[in-house]
Amino acid sequence: MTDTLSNIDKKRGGKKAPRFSREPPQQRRAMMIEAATRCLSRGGISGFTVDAICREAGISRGLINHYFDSLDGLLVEVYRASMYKNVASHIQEAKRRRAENIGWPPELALAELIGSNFAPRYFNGDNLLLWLSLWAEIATNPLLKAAHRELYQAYRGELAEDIAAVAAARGRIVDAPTLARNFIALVDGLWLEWCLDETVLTPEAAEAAGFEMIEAQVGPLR
Amino acid sequence: MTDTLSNIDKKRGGKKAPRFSREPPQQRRAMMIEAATRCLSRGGISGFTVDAICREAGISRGLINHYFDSLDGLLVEVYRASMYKNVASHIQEAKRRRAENIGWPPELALAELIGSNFAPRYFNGDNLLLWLSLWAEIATNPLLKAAHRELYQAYRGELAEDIAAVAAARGRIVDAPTLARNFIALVDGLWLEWCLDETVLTPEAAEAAGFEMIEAQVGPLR
DNA sequence: TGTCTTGTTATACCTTTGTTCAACAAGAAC
DNA sequence: GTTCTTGTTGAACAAAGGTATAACAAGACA
Repeated sequence: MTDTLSNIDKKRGGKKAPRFSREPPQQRRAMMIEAATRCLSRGGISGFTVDAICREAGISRGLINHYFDSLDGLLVEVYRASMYKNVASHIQEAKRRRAENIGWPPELALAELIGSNFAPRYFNGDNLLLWLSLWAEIATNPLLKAAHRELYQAYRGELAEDIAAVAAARGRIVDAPTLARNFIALVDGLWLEWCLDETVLTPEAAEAAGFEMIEAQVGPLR
Repeated sequence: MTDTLSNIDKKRGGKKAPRFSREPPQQRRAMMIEAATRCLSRGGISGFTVDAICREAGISRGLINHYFDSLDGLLVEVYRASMYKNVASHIQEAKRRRAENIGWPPELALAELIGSNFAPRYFNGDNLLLWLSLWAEIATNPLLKAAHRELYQAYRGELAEDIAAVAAARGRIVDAPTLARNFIALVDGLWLEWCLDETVLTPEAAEAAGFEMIEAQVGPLR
């Protein structure tokens, strides 16, 4: 295909088009991480190969080892980016909302935080293979395990704070950290079941189940 | 190592030990499936190679393609065996218990079925890589997806029946199928969280969360 | 003991994998 | 236009992958 293109270019008589473009390192790295992420969610760890990724990114094979220690190093970056996209940004958003909305009813903040887990942005089936692969990597790689622990802990803490705020405002005694942890487990479990068999539930049913678990302890939120 | 052994045998002066033993096909297949399962749970799909499996099983490389269509065919058999071990046998046991214990308090049957999910036999961290790999295979292979759907549906049905029996005996209105589905999701989610970060909960805490979810709707079971 | 069947081995084969590196050229600087 | 820097290419390489198959030998049978 490359040959065809360059032949056409030569026959055009004009200056031949550049065979490649130089990109700022940061931008090139981001491009490659995105392409690698697509490969991982498409074919799992078996689809995460130098050939596939370079083809997806439209670059030559040598670039992966130029920008990353190794293919495994790229996988770690894919983990970081995915984790940020799905968890860290979640936390930041919750923090921002709470800081901005001081004085607002805590029920609103909590309901929004709960509901956001079932928004199509998070609760979708496109990334099953991606996360199965990343979890396997977490189980194997101690560095990733530590990062995972830290991020999930932060998210659990955020959720627990919002739960505790509602419970306090309503004079209820609630084990907020435990409830937050169980809620997250339920969300992950529902998402997993949905991905493996989409006939067993709908995102709406999942959201209902999630609210039900919290509301059973702190009372109605909607 | 093989050389050393056979040399020793020769020097012993007696008849040399057989270089291999012939096994009945059914038994040999079972041995290979077990070895392959160990490889998968140890190293994930990357550890599922002809070399590793044959080394684990103590056989030569040619035998996999002799007994299975391909390495992927062996993976399907690993799936079947694991699924049977973790789900199908679960269902059979529940069925048997219910058939044998006609007239027994349904609370006992339900409590036992719930608790069995958190028994070390099921709720243990050794099989994370195994199940992550199998789930990835389910997502990819339509035949496995259908098998998965069927087996999980049977298990959900079993659980829902036991829940409905308790609810009926107590005059409570409960959406048993939905509750069963949410419970299974919670169990899977808790197990996954525990595997990825064992500091976040204990099997006892998981069991408590599981009972809590059911008991919130049908009343105390213990 | 000798023969036969067939489960098992071991090798050869080709493909795909990740990595390296010398040569190349895009694009900024002058 | 010319020079220089360096991002990028693409071929070469060894290692590891799955599969096919001819040779072997274990164990049953006579």
